[in-house]
Amino acid sequence: MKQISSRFSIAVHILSLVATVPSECTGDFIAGSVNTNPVIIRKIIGLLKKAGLVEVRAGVGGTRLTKDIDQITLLDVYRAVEVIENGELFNFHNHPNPLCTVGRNIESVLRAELREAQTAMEQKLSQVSLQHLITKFE
Amino acid sequence: MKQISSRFSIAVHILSLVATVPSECTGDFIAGSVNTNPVIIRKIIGLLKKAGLVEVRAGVGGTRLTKDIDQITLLDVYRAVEVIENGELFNFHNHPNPLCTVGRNIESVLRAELREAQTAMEQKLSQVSLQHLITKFE
DNA sequence: TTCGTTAGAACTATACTGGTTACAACCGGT
DNA sequence: ACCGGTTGTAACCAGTATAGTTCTAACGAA
Repeated sequence: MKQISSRFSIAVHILSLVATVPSECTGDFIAGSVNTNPVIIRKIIGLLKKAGLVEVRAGVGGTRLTKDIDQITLLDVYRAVEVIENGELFNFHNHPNPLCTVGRNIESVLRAELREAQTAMEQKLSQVSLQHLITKFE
Repeated sequence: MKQISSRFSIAVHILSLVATVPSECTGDFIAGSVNTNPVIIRKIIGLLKKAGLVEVRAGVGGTRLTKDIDQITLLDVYRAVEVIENGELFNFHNHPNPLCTVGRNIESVLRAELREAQTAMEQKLSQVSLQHLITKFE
């Protein structure tokens, strides 16, 4: 199966850098720490900007957080970067046969359970702030 | 982002059918209820068989559960069908720069948190048995 | 104005998904 | 022993997401 894109871990990396090294935080510098192409970084910063997590000064360079580091959670980052259709982690097969008891019921019954599982995961993410992460660095 | 494959929901559908309509449960019949191609069904049944959840009688047709329906959970099905490399839901960017504090620490710190989030989700899945699902059908 | 930077379009290679066709192997019933 | 329905796979396809590259335009401070 496809894992959740590394965009997420890169985004967290970017925000951690911006939080701990606010000066010198150009796309190229970040790309050097993440060890990837600057364009990848710019794309992800674009998503973070769209989500209102960072401000970017075009031209002169530099990215700033728009919130305190204890106000940004992993869930914020996840939502900013993992743009899933209507936010559903689990996919469903389409149009099961309505003439069959299982086909008629499976979607609504299963979807409710999977929604709970997804929510459990997201709640865990919402409990971890950027601050929490950064203080664990050595 | 890529959602978790509909293989999962199809697998649950298959098992629900096998549990509720044990006779007549050929690949073609199941495909008719799921509304897809029989080969898709056979492939997924192959995964379920590999995981020890079902027995299949080749040639004459028919699939049987190997456990009671209250002994099969959504997590069992998920694990059987969503074959992720070493079971990690979240992907990581490779080789962050070890010369940078963030690059050096991000992976281990973040991975621990994401592992917890994943575990929270899987635990929810493990609390839902096939029996639980089936009794909700109308 | 110039230079480093951000913004983003366009393109590539790779891989997964869901699906199809085709064919071999299986096995109970006649 | 054959037949017919079934399972088990291989091979292939179109569509799409990922991660990455190259290139160009626009921005803005010195």
